[in-house]
Amino acid sequence: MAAKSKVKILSDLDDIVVSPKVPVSDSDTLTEWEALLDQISHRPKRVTEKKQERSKRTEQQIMGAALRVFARDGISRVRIADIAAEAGISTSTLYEYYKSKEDLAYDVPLSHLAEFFESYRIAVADKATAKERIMLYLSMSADYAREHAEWARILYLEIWPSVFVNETELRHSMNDFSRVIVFLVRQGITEGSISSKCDAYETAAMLVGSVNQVIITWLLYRRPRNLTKAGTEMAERLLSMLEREAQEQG
Amino acid sequence: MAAKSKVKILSDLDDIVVSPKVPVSDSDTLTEWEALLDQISHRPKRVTEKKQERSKRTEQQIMGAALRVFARDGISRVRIADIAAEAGISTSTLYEYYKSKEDLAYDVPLSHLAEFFESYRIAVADKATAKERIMLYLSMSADYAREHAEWARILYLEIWPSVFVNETELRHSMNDFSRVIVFLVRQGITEGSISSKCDAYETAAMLVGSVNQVIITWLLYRRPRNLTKAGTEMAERLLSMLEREAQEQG
DNA sequence: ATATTTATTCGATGTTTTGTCGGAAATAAT
DNA sequence: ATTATTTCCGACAAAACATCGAATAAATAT
Repeated sequence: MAAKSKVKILSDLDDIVVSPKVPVSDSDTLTEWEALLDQISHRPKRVTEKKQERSKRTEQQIMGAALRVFARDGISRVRIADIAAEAGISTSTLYEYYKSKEDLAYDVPLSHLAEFFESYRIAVADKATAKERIMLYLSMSADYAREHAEWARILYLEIWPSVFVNETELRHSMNDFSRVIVFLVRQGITEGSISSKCDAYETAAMLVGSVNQVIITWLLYRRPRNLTKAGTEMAERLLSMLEREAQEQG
Repeated sequence: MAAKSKVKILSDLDDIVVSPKVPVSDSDTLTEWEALLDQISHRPKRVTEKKQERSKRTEQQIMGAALRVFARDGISRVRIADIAAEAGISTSTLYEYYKSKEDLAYDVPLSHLAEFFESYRIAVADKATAKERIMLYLSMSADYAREHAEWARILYLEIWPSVFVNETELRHSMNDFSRVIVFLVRQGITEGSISSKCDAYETAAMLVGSVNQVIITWLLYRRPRNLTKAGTEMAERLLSMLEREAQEQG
């Protein structure tokens, strides 16, 4: 099994995908793969200094309202007052929680992203090969977008390709998304299911780009009808194409 | 040769990709392919009722300023006054040309998009096979993005996946981009270079998504270093993978 | 050439949205 | 019950968006 070597600093993944090298909890006994999963599902969350119970409620109300309103009207058209109204609080209260609309907009995707990584971590536990792991990752991405369409609209249609992500905390989480695929492509190369002739980043771009395109089309036009099926099919197709390519090229 | 049948209404392309069925100039003698190219490079432009020469200049100044400022700071952070200042005119003059920031933002991509389609139309004239045409299309996309990086930042990172594009004129042009690929994938299927087992839209999603991902990564991180090369390689790779797939499946 | 008409620009100003602040209301601690 | 702390909100200030009419420049008619 390829991924059982000891942990090392993931510096070679970090040239594009720069991320702070946080020390891992039980580092010495973890595989690289486990360390990566651990890292992505434990990004430090937004720390709120609020101390009362009702703040938690208010926070959730804001989050829910932001999710609905942003997804419905698009971030740029939404006014702070709209979200406050939807959340049933005053505008000034919202400012107690977020210092600007941009701040709020970038926090929305994070909420579910951590959840996605966590459920992937659990689901992938019994998968060993790169092929299986990639399949699961891509099909889960599509399925998660279908299940959380409002969130997905914000993430895929507004945030992901945004210029600003570069300047926010969110960037790390977005990069995590790609790092997983790059890692697994490398694993696939050592396992022989992916051609070593091609750059790992480019193969990763192909995988992520194709599935994202399917998700984006679904979000915009609800086509294909069944996103989960389409995402899975796309993933299967890509992986068998990659396998054929690897065989052909020895 | 597959594409030499007479023109018909492209209704089957239009379920996802809805577009007004404009009658084509010399319609009866055009192939479907030529008709499509004709259509995409003749989208009705923004009509300006301005009648003096200096308005042309002002218009260009606004366009240039918008391109630079939007690309540098991101649409949402830019104030109308910033663009007016960069263009060397007053804020109120800018409002004589565009009724809002959104209007202006959506007009920026259109300017170059028509140019891209036009240069593709010319370059593709002597290419007959789907494979050649797709190759050219994808590699030209990447190259055009490299050459017009400011424009590309706005288009790929801010406009393309936007929720609003659905509500603007721009939508037609964005859909044109995909229609070309879908058309060519269909041609590839009849020519046998693309598997008929798979849905044309999904194959198109793979092609467009992969190349876009490469472009987006370059725009955000300047990786890969050589975008033209990377785009071409990605296109070649995808097409040979598709060919292998088609052979395998008969 | 000059007057007249039309097109364009811009400063002044109104409107909307964003963001701040101090005190009221609610919660927790004594 | 009283006091201290946390949360919330109305009133206000600042910034950005948008409009309008007067002033300037260009085009046209005389």
